[in-house]
Amino acid sequence: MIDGIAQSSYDPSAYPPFGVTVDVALFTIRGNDLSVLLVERGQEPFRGTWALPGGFVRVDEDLAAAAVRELAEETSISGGGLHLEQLGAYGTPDRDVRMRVVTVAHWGICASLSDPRGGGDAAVAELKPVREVELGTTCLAFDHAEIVVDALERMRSKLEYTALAARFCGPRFSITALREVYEAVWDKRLDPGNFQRNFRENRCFVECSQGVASPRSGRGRPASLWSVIPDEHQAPSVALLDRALAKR
Amino acid sequence: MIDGIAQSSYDPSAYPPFGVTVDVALFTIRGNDLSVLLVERGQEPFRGTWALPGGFVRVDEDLAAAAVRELAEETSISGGGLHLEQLGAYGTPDRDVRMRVVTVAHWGICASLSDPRGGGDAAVAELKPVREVELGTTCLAFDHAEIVVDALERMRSKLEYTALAARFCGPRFSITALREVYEAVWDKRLDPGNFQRNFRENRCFVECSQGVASPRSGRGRPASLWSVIPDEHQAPSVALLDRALAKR
DNA sequence: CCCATTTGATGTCTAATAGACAAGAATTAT
DNA sequence: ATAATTCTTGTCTATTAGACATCAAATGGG
Repeated sequence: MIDGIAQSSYDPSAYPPFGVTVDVALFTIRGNDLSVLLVERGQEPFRGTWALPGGFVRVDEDLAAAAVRELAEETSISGGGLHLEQLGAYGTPDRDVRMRVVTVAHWGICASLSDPRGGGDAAVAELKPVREVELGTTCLAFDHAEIVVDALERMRSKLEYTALAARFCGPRFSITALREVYEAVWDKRLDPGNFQRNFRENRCFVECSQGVASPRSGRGRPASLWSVIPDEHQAPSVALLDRALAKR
Repeated sequence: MIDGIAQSSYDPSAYPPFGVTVDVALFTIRGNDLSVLLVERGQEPFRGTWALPGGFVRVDEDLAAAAVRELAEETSISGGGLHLEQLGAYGTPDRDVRMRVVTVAHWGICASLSDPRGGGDAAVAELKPVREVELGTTCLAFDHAEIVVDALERMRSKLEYTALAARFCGPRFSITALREVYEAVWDKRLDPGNFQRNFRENRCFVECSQGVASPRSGRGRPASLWSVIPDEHQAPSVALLDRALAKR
């Protein structure tokens, strides 16, 4: 509905002056920690503070495209196995002192990336354990801490009933590797046997004809490798997470 | 992240000119039909077409507040018992021919309202069965049909694990009335006995000390009345929906 | 080589649960 | 009264989640 103001012959100055930005909470797993990609702000306000990568949407640019572009510009991360979706809009009137800004937040998953490098307005890009953000150990600019918390909740609920967790792994992964993803995201241990049973009931995965993954510790039986059936990442899948765990 | 453009000493004209609006997909149940509140547009573009109630966000106004205000202005529906939450931003560059507009869509639930009356820029306000929107029988302006479908999906997933469905009923309701809500929203029949058992396992509801609801058909045993424990609408609740049904 | 160690894979058991169904309770219409 | 209707309670069974045990396949050390 575009009424009330538009009737004044489309005078742009009659519209409230809004800035529209995108921000991205990109999650990955480093070591055993679920981590989020942050950049250090190079400008006021919040100069030198950690923040989510993001920036202004261009006039002819789709929101999702802007998110992908800003991610590439500020952190040199691009396409590939990257999964991105929208979280929602954050537009409290005073969230930016300079002008009224509504940001469209996104959340995403990517396979463990080697240390990301900065770019553009963000000199430094770094992975921080989400725990630090949740606990307030690492403070973020604007309302970005709130966005990270919301993104985390949205991601968890989506991982419960899709095969998206595999995006944290590479294209080929062992069942144990996928289990470790769930263990990192929920910070809980899962029974390897039950996880294996549930995994095999899924129709989202196919076993690779060849190749094995050697266990990290050196010793131990090698694991078979699996991959996700193309475009089935978001398909409904059998719950891989213990139901009790999902409820915190 | 607000960089790159902001460095030019905050010249508002350096920012791309964005319009920001809110739209609301408000659901209610009329008869046995899950319905959505629509208004008839009084202005171009899409004059005379059905659309979601909504409009421009004011400069100092919160997004949620704007949604509530537009709902009141255009459909005379206000506060009490109303549940509203954000769905997400819709901002395809060409979604409005006049200028670049990002709309922040909301979805909501309210108890069955008597026929709503129009107001402001919307001369007519009406409840339409969502089925008509899903099937394309009723065409909507802009991308509002897409918004309704997304809102429906979001609402369903939220009703599965909260007590929000009770918002479709008044403050006091029978177990059967609540069951009929689920039956309308999913368009499936539920077993009355099992529903009752699951309902009573919930800690979100309390039985009213007095009063009964007489069954609609006249005959039949009267039902006890219940209400939701204040602010427990969104609390996790035992699944009231058959699990098989939830999966479509 | 032989054996302990480690990890992957498979199998078994039990308690809890979902869903189908039956029966009782409380009311109104005829 | 009796039939019809609806709310409510109870029972039964197949399925499932989760705990746990065991087997399989690899490595490293003596």
